[in-house]
Amino acid sequence: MKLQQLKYIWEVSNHKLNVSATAVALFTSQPGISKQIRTLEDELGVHIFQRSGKHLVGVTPAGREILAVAGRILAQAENIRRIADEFADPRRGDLSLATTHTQARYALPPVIQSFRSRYPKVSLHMHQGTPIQISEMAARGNVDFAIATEALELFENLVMMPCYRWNRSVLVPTGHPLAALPRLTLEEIARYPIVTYVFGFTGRSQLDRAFNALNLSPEVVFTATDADVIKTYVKLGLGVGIVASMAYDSRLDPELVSLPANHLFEASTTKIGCRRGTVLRGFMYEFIQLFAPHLGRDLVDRAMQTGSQEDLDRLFKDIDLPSL
Amino acid sequence: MKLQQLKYIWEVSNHKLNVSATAVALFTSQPGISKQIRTLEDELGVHIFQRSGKHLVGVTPAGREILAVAGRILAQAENIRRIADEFADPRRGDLSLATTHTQARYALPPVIQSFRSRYPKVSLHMHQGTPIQISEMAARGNVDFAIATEALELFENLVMMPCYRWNRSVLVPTGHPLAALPRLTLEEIARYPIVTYVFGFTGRSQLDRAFNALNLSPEVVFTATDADVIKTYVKLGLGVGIVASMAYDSRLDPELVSLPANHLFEASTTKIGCRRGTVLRGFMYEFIQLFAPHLGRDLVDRAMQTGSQEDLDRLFKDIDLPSL
DNA sequence: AGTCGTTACGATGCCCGTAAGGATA
DNA sequence: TATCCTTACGGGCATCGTAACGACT
Repeated sequence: MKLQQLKYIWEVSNHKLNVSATAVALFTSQPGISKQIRTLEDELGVHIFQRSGKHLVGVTPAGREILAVAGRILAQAENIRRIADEFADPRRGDLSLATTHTQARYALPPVIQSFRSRYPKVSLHMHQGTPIQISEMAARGNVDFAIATEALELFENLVMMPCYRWNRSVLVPTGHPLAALPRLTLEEIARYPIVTYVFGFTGRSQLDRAFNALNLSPEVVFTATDADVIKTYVKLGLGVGIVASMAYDSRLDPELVSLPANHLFEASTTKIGCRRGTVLRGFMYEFIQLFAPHLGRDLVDRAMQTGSQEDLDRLFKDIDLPSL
Repeated sequence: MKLQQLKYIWEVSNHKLNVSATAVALFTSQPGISKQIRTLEDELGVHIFQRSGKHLVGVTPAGREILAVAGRILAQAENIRRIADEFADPRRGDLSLATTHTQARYALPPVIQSFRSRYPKVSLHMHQGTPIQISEMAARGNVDFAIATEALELFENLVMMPCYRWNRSVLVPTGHPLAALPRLTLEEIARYPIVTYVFGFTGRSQLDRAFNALNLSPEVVFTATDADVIKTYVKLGLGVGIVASMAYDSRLDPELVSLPANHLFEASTTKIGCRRGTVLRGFMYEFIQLFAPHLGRDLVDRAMQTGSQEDLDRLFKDIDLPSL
């Protein structure tokens, strides 16, 4: 048994059982992977993959258990590299994170800036995607951190820590009737066409829930994955925008009026998540704390050592979060 | 990084940093190990071992952390082999256990016998040693199980599960004055020379505690690690024997009288322990349950998943144990 | 017909074991 | 002086990549 063989079966299982595609991703030849997998299966005396003729079509029961352990082994091999890197030079390394447009555009810039000034020799790699993709990348270990508001709870081996709470603002062109109201209500908003996030993004589900609770079904005429696009179409008069409050900047959007809507929607919580069982570099702890000051190193360590979602909830129950 | 390199650093650190001795133990050459360790250190960019000239004299801080992770990786590699073996043939395999003479001679024979009849194709390997040695072997993964009454709690990564409670009997030659007493007391016993276990064996500490509580200091004239030897010298008239009750058999020891001493000493608990994080074969679960019927598979699984001694204590708090 | 995994084969490179060298206790 | 790790070197073996083959969709 060799680490490379474990890596091969792990990667193949994460590439939809397509050995050729895996070979491309790993910059090696397809027969090489095929051979190693077969050698491993011979050594262990069990098949890991189900074959239909010459195609891999599934994972055997034994393979499922073996792959689970192999994943842990590979993660810990990565941990060894990190430990070594940390001792070799604590100020140098890589930090990769996956996040949504909202975070990347509005919440992260100051964090990144001060992180870079403190760790100029750490390379930063930011990936964008849907909350599902983001969580998946973190759960698989493709990135160190996932930062998002939704979908992080879907992966069991993701330790997610609450960072800050935020709410929404209603954006309208200057002179819009809604801006003249003494007090904004959901009923009033629902009378206008809505422009907001695509489902699954940036707390969209909580938004829908608020309207549904009052039996309102506003006409959502346009959805996008990011606030910049949404604002553009609000400016065009397509409808009333509902976006995360941090996406509005009076200097950048002079032709829009922001109406706070904290009283209309339940607040959302943005979380940072990383894979359970990973060793974090020193600068990773600092990055977390720059983003969420209440997440100090010892609290993060305790969170990483929890075994389940329930333990996590218990740990963070009494922590009060900053609000943006 | 290769599994073999991790194995080498792990084994060297477990052989008092003596590469030559490690090479002998692993049936390979000493320069081979040296080379691989150096290659790994080069790849990681940190030293794992401290060198004084050409001698390994210690482990670096980085090495300590790396070795801890390496140990976990190797244990999980072993888990993969076990999973494969289990699927290949659940009825074939190896079961190794380390235990004391007392267990091997008196508690285990019926268990082994019925286990063998159920799993004739499983090879059994029994090691004997002091409780400390036993625990160490299990903690290092040299054996699957440790069975003993003492010292199992000293190793943090050992999951120990209580199996049964037992107490002591006083053995005297027929016609001894103690046998004539209506009720045995510690004071009476203390008037005679004592023959019992060496310290650290088979609940010896609890025995001493009982005498000390009454400010008695009996003269212990002979100690041995096993009851067979103790009984032999009691028969020679060296003194009064105090042994675990299960060590007396009226058919085998007709020239001795057994006086129950349950009311004089606190009961001891024999435990079975295995390394935290190991996958157990199906027949291993059955072995445990043959030895301790209350330890069913799901209870054992829950015990294996505990993270600390306290969790374990909580888990077994309400279980009532059989008494021998 | 195209995609995909297996087999065959030659070359590179790695690992192992023996032998010699140098440092330490 | 004896033990122990490192370096050097040669043989053997595994791995890798190219190319051809066979199977499934």
